Amino acid sequence: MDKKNVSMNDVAVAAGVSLKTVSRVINEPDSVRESTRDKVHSAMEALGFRTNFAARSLKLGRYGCIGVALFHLSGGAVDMIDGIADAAEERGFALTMIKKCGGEKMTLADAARRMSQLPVDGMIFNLRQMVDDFDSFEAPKDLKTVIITPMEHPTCSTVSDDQEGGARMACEYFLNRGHKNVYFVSGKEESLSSQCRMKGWRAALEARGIEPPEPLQGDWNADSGYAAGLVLADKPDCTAVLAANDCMANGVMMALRDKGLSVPDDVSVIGFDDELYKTIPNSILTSVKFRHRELGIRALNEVVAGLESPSSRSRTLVSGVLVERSSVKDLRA
Amino acid sequence: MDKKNVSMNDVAVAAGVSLKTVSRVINEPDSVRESTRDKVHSAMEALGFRTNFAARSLKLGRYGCIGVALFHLSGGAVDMIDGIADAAEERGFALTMIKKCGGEKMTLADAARRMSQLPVDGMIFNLRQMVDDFDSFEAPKDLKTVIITPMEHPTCSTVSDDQEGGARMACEYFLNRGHKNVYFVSGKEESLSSQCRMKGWRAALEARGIEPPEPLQGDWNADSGYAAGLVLADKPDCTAVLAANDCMANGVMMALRDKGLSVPDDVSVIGFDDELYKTIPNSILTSVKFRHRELGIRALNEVVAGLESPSSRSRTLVSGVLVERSSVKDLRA
DNA sequence: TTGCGAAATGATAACGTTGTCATTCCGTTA
DNA sequence: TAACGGAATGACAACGTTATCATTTCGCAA
Repeated sequence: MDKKNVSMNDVAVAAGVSLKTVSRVINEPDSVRESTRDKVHSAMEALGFRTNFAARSLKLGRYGCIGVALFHLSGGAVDMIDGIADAAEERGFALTMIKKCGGEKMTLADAARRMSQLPVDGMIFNLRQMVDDFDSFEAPKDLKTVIITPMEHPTCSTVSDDQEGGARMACEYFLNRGHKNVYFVSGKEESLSSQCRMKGWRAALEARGIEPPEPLQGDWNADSGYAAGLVLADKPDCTAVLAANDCMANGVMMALRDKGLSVPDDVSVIGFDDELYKTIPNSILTSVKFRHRELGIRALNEVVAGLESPSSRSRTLVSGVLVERSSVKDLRA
Repeated sequence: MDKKNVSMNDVAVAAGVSLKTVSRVINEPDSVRESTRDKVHSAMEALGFRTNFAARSLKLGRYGCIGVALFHLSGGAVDMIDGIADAAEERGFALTMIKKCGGEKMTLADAARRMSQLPVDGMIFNLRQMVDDFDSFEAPKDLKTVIITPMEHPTCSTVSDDQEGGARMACEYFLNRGHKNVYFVSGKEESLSSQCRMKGWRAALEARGIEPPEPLQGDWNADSGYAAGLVLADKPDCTAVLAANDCMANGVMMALRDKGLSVPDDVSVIGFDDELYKTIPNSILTSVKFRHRELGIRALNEVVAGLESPSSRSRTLVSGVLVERSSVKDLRA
């Protein structure tokens, strides 16, 4: 009985006006007389009319949607998505998401191809690991593309946390307080975050002419931090440890304690992400916090800003913040 | 110089074939001769043709997209989104996401209205708090709608973790091991998860004729658990504590220890979400884990299954799993 | 060669909007 | 009353696909 789709034409007929008038009621209501507007509104109501997205965007030549390719979903991703979604909402865009996941090797080109068949005016790639075609990738010329990644890209705009800067900041915090060296516990090897944090740590030490000690390999979880802590506890010159995340930092601290060492009196520790307080009461861990939400907002704004000039290119770094607690001892005191 | 959009017509002209043949090359390649196919493919390549989503879906009458309204983004959300995204990918759908967030009161009706103007064949509402129009809401008749919520809905399909069952399971685990009572530490008051977990705890006790003690109010974070733990440590009859999440459970355990009590020898503890092991080395906490990823998969499958019959209605509960560690003592031994 | 049937291709009409331009309406002024 | 002008409305084409149905092409048997 019900016609499947109610079109503007159906509404027009029901209201006794022309197709174009219905269109006007929707898009420029002020240009139509109030009495007419009411007729049309009641007709729409009665028929259950909803504007057809496909027809509208076909005519308009744009969708009002920004594509987001997730690739890999990790911890901070919720906040980032939250930021992207909020910023999109604010600017009147919806998000079109794909994941392009799976065991097979994934490439930017594949993601771009898939994306460009979907309703998107621009796109954001959330890239947290390396991909084969990173450097050779070229985005569609008419589709603004922003990549969330710590690496620089030859042609696309990129947005990233300043992971390297955050690590440097943490190291300098140690060094400025009289520590002569800083040990490092890394995250999973393939993670770009971990790599960047390590790079920043190295750079900060070398800038002061300090030879960086061999980093300890972790896997983000507390147990790997604990293992690293047991090793570090035996190194007499170890007064400062930078762990690539809070969970491992906590593992390190527990190991040190189990070995009879005190934090911060014997060894100082800094982590990343500032999330330990959620899990540990009265947490003392000083930590470098990245503003993932802000990151998402910036990425989305960058896309929207570039919609008109997709070939423009920029690089945005969102700085981290050092959240001070009491896990670092000032040796100069 | 470049024409903004390359259409199938342009390709057809370039390849010296008809429009329809180009269409066939894309949609039913076997029905066109190989030599023709090659001509068309080269023309597409040369011109940089990409099929126009709007035109395609206008003609087909469907989008190949499932809408996801996030409302509120919380912890387990990443895994759920991950599940939704993977299941969508597998079935050839993309996701259209909006957040419908913000300080203002949000309603299902608003979300549905916004959604139905977007490219969606069906939709998923991720509802973790109560909304005013929950019971009165009616989904568009032609758009399959699935709500992720622990509450039953009069007309829409719903999918949920079995939070109540999980809590009951944990309680019975205590009771079956000789505990005479179970104390409860809740999460934030407005959270439906917390409410359901509390309900399950109550039900399990009452089923055995035990009067549930006054629940302790927490806020999901460790500090609130710690505060609750200090209170519980003074109750001589408290041998078992169920905390609404792992972070608070950890807070409880730390407080008990600080008060000279041992877990599990003096007091047994169970948490929710099984995530403490990430942060605490050698974690002993037994915990009820919900399969958020599975939840997302089910929700998506439910939508897709109902695309043809949007008015069908079902209720899916995804059971939790009790991950046993050593934080519960068997009093019968 | 011719004729035939199947395979390959093409002409044309939709799908439901918005933009362009023409037309009608209505109140105001001469 | 007639003429005017701006506001309100309408007719029609276009956006880029896919579906229907007609037409052409081709290989093969007669």
